[in-house]
Amino acid sequence: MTRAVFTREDADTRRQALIEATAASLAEAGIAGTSVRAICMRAGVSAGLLRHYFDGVDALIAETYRATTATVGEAHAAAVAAAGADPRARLIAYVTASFRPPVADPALLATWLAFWSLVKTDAAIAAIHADTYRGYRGELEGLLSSCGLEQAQCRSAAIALTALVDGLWLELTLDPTTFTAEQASAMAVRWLDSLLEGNSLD
Amino acid sequence: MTRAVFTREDADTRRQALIEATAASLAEAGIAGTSVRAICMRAGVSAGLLRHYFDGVDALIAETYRATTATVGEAHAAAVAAAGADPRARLIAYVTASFRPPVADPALLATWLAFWSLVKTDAAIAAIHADTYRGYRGELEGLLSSCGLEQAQCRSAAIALTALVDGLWLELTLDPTTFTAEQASAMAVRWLDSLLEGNSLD
DNA sequence: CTCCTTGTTATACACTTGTAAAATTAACCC
DNA sequence: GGGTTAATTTTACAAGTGTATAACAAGGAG
Repeated sequence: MTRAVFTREDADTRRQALIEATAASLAEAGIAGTSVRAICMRAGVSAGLLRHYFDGVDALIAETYRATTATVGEAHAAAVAAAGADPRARLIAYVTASFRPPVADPALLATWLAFWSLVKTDAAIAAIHADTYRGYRGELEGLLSSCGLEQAQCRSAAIALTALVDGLWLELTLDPTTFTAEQASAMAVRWLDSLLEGNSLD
Repeated sequence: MTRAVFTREDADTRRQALIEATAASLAEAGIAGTSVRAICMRAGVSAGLLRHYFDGVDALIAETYRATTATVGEAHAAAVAAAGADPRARLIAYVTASFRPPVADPALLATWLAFWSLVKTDAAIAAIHADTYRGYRGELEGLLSSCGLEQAQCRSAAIALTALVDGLWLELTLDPTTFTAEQASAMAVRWLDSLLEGNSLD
């Protein structure tokens, strides 16, 4: 009975490997198929190591949620930054990025659904969710405000736009046969234009 | 060791009791907490009975999905029917019903999320989902057409409206502190009005 | 080269999982 | 009443669950 050989890794490396394995497992097998052993096997690590880096499997899942939302936020931010200075172009870039990889990814959908399903039962997940969506809406409010939308309407518009994009993203990634990413972008942009109509930049 | 007393029930009664118990369990404990024993205890029945009426726990969950989507469809249909003959009122009734019980119910959210998370891995669930959403969009297309919207735009508008309503419903039931049901209705109605603008009934 | 720290594995444990098969008994027919 | 049927419960089982703990060994310090 020979023991498995192993290498000692940096703490951050191991933590990130476990987080990535958790996301991959949630994406591929759902929350039901994501166990301590499944995660650790995917990370190439024995099951016992999980508790050495996290308080438990629930804590690891919460941490994975935090990391995933951060990745999505960065993808959006990068798209906006690449769009240049024109406010409308920046807003459109933000929306369009939601329907392209890495955001519109079936793996991300599965991961996201797993998190949503924990919001009511897991207080830590609920807190992360509230924070994350507050951040998303805040960013959109800023973009809308830059487009000349009245300040009083920005909050409500950000909520509605978030909802529209979320709904399109959801159906697009759940069942890509109904409509395409391009159609989704076009619908969101049309909504945006009718919203900004009559609210010029000065 | 005395056996539990029991009464023989009609097959439909037992099936519906198990379906309702499944929905309740999904709502309260999530997919992870919904086991054969949890479902059957909730239905007041021993665990072995599940297999007597369903092919297994997965089949029962699929059946619960079918029943749940039917309930939501009926709630929408009832709201539309109660709205009278005016096309715009009917459309608004459809949308508003999405943000009120029994549609905007945290229990329903949990059930729905559990089903969505099975769409990619379970072919039966995927088929039910595709059918259901085709039906929802078809109904909306009819309502939009009655409002005088050009036929060519109806399909795209139905997709976008479904997405907006889904997104608002999702966030409203996930975290009711961000905005109210009335605000959600108002946002959807505003979108509708700007869409129908210039498309009178002639 | 040896010691020591600690990252890592292996094992054990009590519990839950879904399902199969047998044992029971309620309800209906005669 | 007795007999029959099948709905229901009970038990059993192999596999999987999360986690605690002990055993090990990798890699640096001296």
